[in-house]
Amino acid sequence: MNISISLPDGSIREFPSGISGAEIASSISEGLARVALAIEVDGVIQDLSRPINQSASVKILTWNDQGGKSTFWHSSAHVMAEALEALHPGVKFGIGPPIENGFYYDVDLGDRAFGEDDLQELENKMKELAKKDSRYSRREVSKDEAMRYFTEKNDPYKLELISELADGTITFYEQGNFTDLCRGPHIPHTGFIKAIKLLNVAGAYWRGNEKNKMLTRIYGITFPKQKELDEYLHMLEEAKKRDHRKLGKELDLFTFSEKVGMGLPLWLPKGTILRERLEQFMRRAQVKAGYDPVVTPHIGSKALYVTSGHYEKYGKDSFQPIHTPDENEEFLLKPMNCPHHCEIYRSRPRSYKDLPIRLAEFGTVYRYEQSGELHGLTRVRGFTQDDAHIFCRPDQVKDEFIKVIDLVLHVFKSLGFENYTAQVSLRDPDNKEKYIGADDLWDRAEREIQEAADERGLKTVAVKGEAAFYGPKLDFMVRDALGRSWQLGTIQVDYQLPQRFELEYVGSDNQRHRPVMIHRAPFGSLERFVAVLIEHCGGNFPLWLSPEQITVLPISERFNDYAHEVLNTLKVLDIRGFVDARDEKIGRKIRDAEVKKIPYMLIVGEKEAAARQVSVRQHGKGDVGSLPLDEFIHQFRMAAATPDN
RNA sequence: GCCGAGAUAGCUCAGCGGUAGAGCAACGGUUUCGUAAACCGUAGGUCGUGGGUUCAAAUCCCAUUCUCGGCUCCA
Repeated sequence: MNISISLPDGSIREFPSGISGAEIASSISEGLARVALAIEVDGVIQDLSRPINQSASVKILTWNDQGGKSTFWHSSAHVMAEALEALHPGVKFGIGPPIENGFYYDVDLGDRAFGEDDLQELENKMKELAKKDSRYSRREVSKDEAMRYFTEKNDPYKLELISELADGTITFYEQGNFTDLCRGPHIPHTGFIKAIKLLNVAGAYWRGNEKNKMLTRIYGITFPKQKELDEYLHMLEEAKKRDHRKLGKELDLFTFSEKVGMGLPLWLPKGTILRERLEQFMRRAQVKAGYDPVVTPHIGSKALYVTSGHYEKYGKDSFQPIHTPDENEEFLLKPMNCPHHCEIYRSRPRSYKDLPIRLAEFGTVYRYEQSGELHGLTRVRGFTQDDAHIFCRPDQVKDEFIKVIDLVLHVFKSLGFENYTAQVSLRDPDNKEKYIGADDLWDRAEREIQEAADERGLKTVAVKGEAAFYGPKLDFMVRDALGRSWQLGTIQVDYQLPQRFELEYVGSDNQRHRPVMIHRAPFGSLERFVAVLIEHCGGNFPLWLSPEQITVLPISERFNDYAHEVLNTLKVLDIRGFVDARDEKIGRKIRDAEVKKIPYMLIVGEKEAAARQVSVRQHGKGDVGSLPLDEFIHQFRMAAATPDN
């Protein structure tokens, strides 16, 4: 009996039933067969060796396919497990999946500490095992047999996994001396794995639960060619150069002090300029969008947060209350601005005609993040949100939400963020006690967010369990230089706080109604935004943000006067810069300015002073020629304009 | 908070039981220079902090603070 196999190019071929993926690959070309790693059959990836018994559309997967890569890495995790077992008999295995770049395996090594030194040994063992070209063989086993095998092996983690599987769906994979509970699929044999690098060791809770035992997680990556590994490692090195913590130090943007306290950034003068430029940009955009700026204090009485519900939720894990001579008085450092803004709303009666009211504040807040969580500027304990709260009628929610999306997109576009993902963060339906508020309000808010995003044509990913405890969110996620994802902009619909604060407005029916609240922060926080911006542009900021836009470089001491004259002319026009009057040769001054990533270098000597010109050199581009100072100013101001609001 | 790694001059790092080192930066001098590093010299550290072992500790041990990689968390 024959079956029809349709290939990605649209062609359909007849094969006898039971043909394997490997055989199909061979029939297409020997070259393809040599690099084939797995096969996708009607969208499901499986081993090349498995027979195909019915007509299907298939795709042979190679290293160039994401599915091929993940199969390759998954198989590599098994080689690592085999090596671990060879070196450390009795090791117990958790799970070992492929990830975006490489793979890991969670293992329990008992009391034995596994450090960086052990990695090299393990890596060598893996190379040795990979060279054996061991085939991966798949075997279907009964639940009983599976339980027996791992009981004998004394691996409680695998037993736990098996206990949750249905009989008849369990498969083992075996290569060399290693057998693992595994759904597969795998590559044909270990010989494909030519280049191996174990990257790091970390702790990870079994099944991601803090209450479970912590296992040792070993991360690695493998490639079919050594050259590709070398390129990958080089890429990692390059990415590290963009790390905002490194550039923040090199460019004098921010620092931390053990004495001030961990996670509390100190903004240096240059970083402050950057930050203030961004603030001004946002202020203008918000004025245009109908926001009213407000200012509120950095502390609030405990009662404020009891009302908001934040005290109950975070009180014991936060900075503790500030006490006063009056022992009945307690204040909290504000961890968010919403309660203060609610009180502003409440300060007088509101009419439906007043709505929406949009209160905006660059509010500095303090949150006691777990010590191990702190990370440069992206996760800190004191930070400033570009916060605003929109109080509107229920019928205005969607429209307001869409306006906020437009504002966020405007910000991202102005700063060149193109690779963001829009995530609709929903409640975890299996864990409702984490959240406050009635089901129907949640359903409504979740629906409205999705509708607003759809209406603006946003491609969204819905993620359950990521909502705030009081409502669902639309989050804009951007990756840092090393591929870690951070949340920047956020928009949240909230039906809870208006209720808790008993916010009201008088409708056209002369009845009292409850407004809806939208929390939003397009940057998220200035700290995190600056961090991601630094990595995004590698420290080469857009001209309008650059802390130092120009530097004037006199050829020798004799032209210092003219250099200062040039600088003064520029300063009057709010152009930021300085004269490098050091007793150094021009080559040196240029080098230093290039290293500091200053966008424009104005070189002045005999000729320039005589003709009132400047010789312009652009960062990364080199000499772009001389021109009259007036002409330079004109061109510069065009180039340095703040993005149009 | 948990697992692992680390902390030496302003910065980047070497030294890993026998009286603290380099490069760059800083400071002084020479030089006055045309598009990515002039030359000579000087100064700078109780080796994160506190204990312990030792004739002797940057080096070994314990504790602690902070940093880094993950995990958990993220109002």
